[in-house]
Amino acid sequence: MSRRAAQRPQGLEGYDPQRYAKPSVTVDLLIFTVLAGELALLLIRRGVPPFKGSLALPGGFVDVGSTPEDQGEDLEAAARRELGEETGLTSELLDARRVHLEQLHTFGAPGRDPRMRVISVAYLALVPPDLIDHTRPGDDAAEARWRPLGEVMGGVEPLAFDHARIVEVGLARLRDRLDRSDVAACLVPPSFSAAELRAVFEAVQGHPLDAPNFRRHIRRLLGDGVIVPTGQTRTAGPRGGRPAALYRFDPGEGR
Amino acid sequence: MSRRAAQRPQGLEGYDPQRYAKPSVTVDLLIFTVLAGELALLLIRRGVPPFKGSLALPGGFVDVGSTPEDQGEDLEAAARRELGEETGLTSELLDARRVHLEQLHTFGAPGRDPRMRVISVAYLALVPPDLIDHTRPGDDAAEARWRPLGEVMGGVEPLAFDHARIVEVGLARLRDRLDRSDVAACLVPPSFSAAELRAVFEAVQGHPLDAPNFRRHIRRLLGDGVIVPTGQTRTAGPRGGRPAALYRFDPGEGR
DNA sequence: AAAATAGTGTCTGTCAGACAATATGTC
DNA sequence: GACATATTGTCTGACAGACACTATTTT
Repeated sequence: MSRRAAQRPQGLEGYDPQRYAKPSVTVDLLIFTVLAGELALLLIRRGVPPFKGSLALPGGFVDVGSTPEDQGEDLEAAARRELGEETGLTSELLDARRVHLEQLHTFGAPGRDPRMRVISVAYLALVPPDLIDHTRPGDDAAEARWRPLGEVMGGVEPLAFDHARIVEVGLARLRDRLDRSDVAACLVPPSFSAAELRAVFEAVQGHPLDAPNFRRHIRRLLGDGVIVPTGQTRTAGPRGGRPAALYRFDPGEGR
Repeated sequence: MSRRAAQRPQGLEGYDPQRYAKPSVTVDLLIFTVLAGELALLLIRRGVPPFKGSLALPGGFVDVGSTPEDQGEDLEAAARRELGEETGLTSELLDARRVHLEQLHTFGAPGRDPRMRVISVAYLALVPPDLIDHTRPGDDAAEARWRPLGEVMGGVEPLAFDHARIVEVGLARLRDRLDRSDVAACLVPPSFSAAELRAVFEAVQGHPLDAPNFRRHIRRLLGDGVIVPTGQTRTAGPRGGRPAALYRFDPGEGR
């Protein structure tokens, strides 16, 4: 019980911080999309130890600068930068309200990286399927690929570090968000039918939803002005069926 | 756009982490209780610059060890340690399910501490009022005192660093938690009346609640076994009134 | 009896799950 | 017409806000 830290008299006060060891701080990204009606996660394959050859979340160090004047980049900026690198999305697209990015949780257990103490701030990102550039699956050397969540959680290929836990936390957060905010807009193409939006909900929640009841949800979104009809329709089934009305999320007043 | 970090090829791979600057990492604590029917926050007064003399959240450095074998303490362990130091609570009391502790958010904007890059992992803690040792308001030199939230948010005495923002985020989280989990148990004494529990909800939510409707909530908690009647009653008003039945949160099966 | 506090019951509106029924298209 | 899909409507139960009313105690 005689930890170094416990002997200091007071938090940040009266001490030269340079005298104390510092951890490495990284940003890990949990990038979700919906592909073929299934929730999918962007994972890389590690090329170096530890966990060489294992699947892992994309991530990288946070630029913390080197002087009190240049303290580097914000955590969210680091996450956004990594997101751009891994998905190949330009910063304009990332700013265009089509991509959701929020801080998820910070993971910092000792020993989670055997090389050194690493504290990882995990971010949850949602990318609409139409923005995925299938011709450029990875930005750099590492093989970055979309993998169905079922496959990832199946445990066939265990994830590196504590990344399996991060996925769990992220999925729980995503499920919580879906009902309580407009993040679904970041998982559908700009124009979508009720059935397509329902498919997104089903993919995230992992179980089928009653179509008529979900339409009620659509009607409420319409009434609240969250989504608006485009006026167009589209036939879904290969062998016919009534065409579905199309909607889009209201871009809002500001822009 | 030529950040150091952006030039590295890949996240954690293929690099000697020692070559890169590291931030200081601290844990900041948002410790709430309910005092005299009002939500209160434990704050210290800073004794050294920057923000000398200002009110601030208690916090401290995370022990990150010094070798790959000794990587120091977990983030939550650091938070729990600080919590014990600031409140004077023993670790047994902290483990006794009477104190709630959860990670809130990580704040790491460059410049939030003018001296150096500091990344703070904020934790939300809830301490039941009966556990507060009024005879020992502070553990060490710094003046640690409970302050009504209204006073803190009033802006009369601005908080140090970005701590005002942390308080905002924490209050929002607390309000969200109150309805969706049993954290209220950590804001009432072991035995309480319906009116006392209601007062806690009112203090957190910041507006009065309808007493009869809140009783319905109590009945549901009873039905779900979340709380149980103690069998005792207590008279509240100084000039009479019907005595109130007392309840306690069910300690649960496990223990 | 009066005052104060605790507790019950009712009415109303919102929302979700289950599911019957109707509408509109393709083959 | 058969089939597939979209859409509407209905019934029911859970829950919240407003509020009238009853119950039990002290003074």
